[in-house]
Amino acid sequence: MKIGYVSTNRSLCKADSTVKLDHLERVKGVANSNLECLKRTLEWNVEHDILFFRISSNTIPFASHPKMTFDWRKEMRGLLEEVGEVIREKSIRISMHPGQYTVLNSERGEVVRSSIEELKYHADLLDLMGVEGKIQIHVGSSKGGKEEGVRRFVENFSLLPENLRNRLVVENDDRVYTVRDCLEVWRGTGIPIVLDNLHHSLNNDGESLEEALDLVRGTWRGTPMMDYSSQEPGERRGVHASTLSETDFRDFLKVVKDVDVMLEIKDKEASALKAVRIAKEMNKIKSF
DNA sequence: GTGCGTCAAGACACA
DNA sequence: TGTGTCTTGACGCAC
Repeated sequence: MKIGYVSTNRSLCKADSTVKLDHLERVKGVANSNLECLKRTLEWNVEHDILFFRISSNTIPFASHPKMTFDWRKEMRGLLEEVGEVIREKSIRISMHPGQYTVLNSERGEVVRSSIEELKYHADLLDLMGVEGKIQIHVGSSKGGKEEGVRRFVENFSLLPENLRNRLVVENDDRVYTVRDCLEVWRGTGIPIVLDNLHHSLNNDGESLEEALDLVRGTWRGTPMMDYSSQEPGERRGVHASTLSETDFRDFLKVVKDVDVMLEIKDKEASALKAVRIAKEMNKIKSF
């Protein structure tokens, strides 16, 4: 089992800085600083037995934007290779997660086109690093019903270049598409399913978490990825916890096995350190 | 150094 | 048709 966290290490440096659109001239500097920080973060993570990481979509801000003129694929190549070397050498598992505006199955052609450009940026970034790594998105729109939404997803998936199709994975969401709906996507595309425990608790077809994990396991060739978070007490439903609840996480680890776990918790590396300690205590990962 | 108005983008519920 | 919410800050200007 590998444990990871999202985007940036708050105690180290910022790997997810961005700029505003009218300051695109700053992108090069920010991208450079993000990648330097990403490298430091990955090295820090390895020292702390954190071997799973979600790279920020902001790494190269506005990379897929039509106004972008900076040739990041060329200019950042050297640094991307350096980061990739760390990832390969230390066998770090990598994911990325484009935001809510990436809607592959939108009814609107221009939204689909810009979504594909955004996905290509993610795939190219990982290609240039020379690493494996999955790009995780939600099914998206449910206009016309879920069946229709899945149909559009499968149809648009076939438009994607191969280097992207091989990296795409789909995640159950907290409002519309359940794990079983994602299985329909898998049947049409063959892409694996990332199970999110909090979304599953809010939106499911009656399966326990353990049953849901059994369902998605068959969509992966190797170890499945899972997203883990817990509900922030007293907050609106779906709000991620500010820090890891040790009790909740122990209960979670009692149920799951043979998965890699991405923590979606606001205090990031602080919770990851706690999670690694707990997982070691429960013999879910070996101590070094 | 701090406060706060604003930020690229989609989808959907609701008035 | 317009507005608010999701989510979640963080940029960056004004002071």
